Amino acid sequence: MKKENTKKQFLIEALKLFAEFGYDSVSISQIAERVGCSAPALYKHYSGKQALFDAIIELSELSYEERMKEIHHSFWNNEKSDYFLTEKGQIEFVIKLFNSAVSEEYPRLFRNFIISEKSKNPELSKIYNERYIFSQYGFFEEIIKELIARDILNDENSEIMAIEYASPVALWIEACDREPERKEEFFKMIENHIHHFFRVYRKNS
Amino acid sequence: MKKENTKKQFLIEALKLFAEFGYDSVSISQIAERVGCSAPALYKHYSGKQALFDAIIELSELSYEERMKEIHHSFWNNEKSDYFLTEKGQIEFVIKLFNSAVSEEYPRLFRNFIISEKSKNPELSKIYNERYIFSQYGFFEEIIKELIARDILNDENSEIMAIEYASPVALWIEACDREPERKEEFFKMIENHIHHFFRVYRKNS
DNA sequence: GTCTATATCCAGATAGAC
DNA sequence: GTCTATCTGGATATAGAC
Repeated sequence: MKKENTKKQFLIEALKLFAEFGYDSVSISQIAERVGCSAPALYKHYSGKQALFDAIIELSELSYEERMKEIHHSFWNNEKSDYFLTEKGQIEFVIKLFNSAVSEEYPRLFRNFIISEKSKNPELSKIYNERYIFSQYGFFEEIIKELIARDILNDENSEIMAIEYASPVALWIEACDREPERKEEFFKMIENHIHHFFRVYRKNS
Repeated sequence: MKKENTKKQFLIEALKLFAEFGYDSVSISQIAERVGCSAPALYKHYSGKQALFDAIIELSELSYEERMKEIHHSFWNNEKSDYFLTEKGQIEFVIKLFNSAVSEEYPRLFRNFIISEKSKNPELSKIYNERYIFSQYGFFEEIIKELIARDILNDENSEIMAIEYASPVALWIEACDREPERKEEFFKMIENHIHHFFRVYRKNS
């Protein structure tokens, strides 16, 4: 019982410390101290510090996929789906998405871990761009296509519209990771941005 | 003669290594090796590793201000200024700006240094957001105001227009720092983005 | 101003008692 | 499975010769 717990605790505390200070700046003793045991205990669960690093990457993959599924579901299979396809609903949905991205512990930790450890594993750079930029464009393009299909927005190039819609949000998530105390300011900016977007593209036939 | 040279070389090589691997991952011996002398030589020029870090931050401030002045000048006091205030000119100007940001050595190094050392100095987080996000909005808002004044673009909210105009570019600079091999792809995206922006906002009276 | 030699410290990792 | 004790390597930094 306790063995599995310790193994997971090592992973979690390592993730927290690596995300904040970076892999090389964190010692095994520091991690062990937070877990509440001694450094050599690590080696009963992982072959070394590097194995801890690899385990975090693997966990981040699972965590990301699960989160994306949830977000997709919460948008498309929700009693509020029709509401979400209005200006007001979009403002609410995107601000909720933004807030959970910057406020929930694990999404924030994985994002900071991946962005800060790119020199240890160049693959992480590609993962970051794919997850936090390009796949966001895909997600929002679907929404915009539906808004066009419903005659709510003008039938412009949905790919570019998605880029213009999602880019500020993606940028502000990174900015809010650096300055979390400005969160409310970013909420307001998102609201203005979406309001403006709908005003420019709204179908008035 | 040689003393000043060595001092500057230490700074430059430290910046390169810190930007790529992070402060804690780089040893003084590594820096000294690149400079072409032994580690203790550092202490004749700087009081220690931390002093090197501080000197880089100070230099980055000077470098940034000089660069911003040059960019401002190259836009507003240029024989091509009128041309830059057209769709085609904007595409050329912004792509040139993007290309120099991601391709020139020192802007890239300072950006990566500042973004990666935020845990060593929390002030760097604010500096990053101010320099690479918020001041960009200000710069492009001036351009958009001029485009509106010249009756080239519709008189919409210039602040939000600047946010929508500049955010993708700022985001793609970060993305291109992570995947420089995709540079040409980002050029094309910028072209499409600006073309679309002008089509949506162009005054057709 | 740069070197070699060295002091001091702390990291990751292993051995062996319990 | 966790501990204490320990090995080994490499880090920052200093001392003192040239």
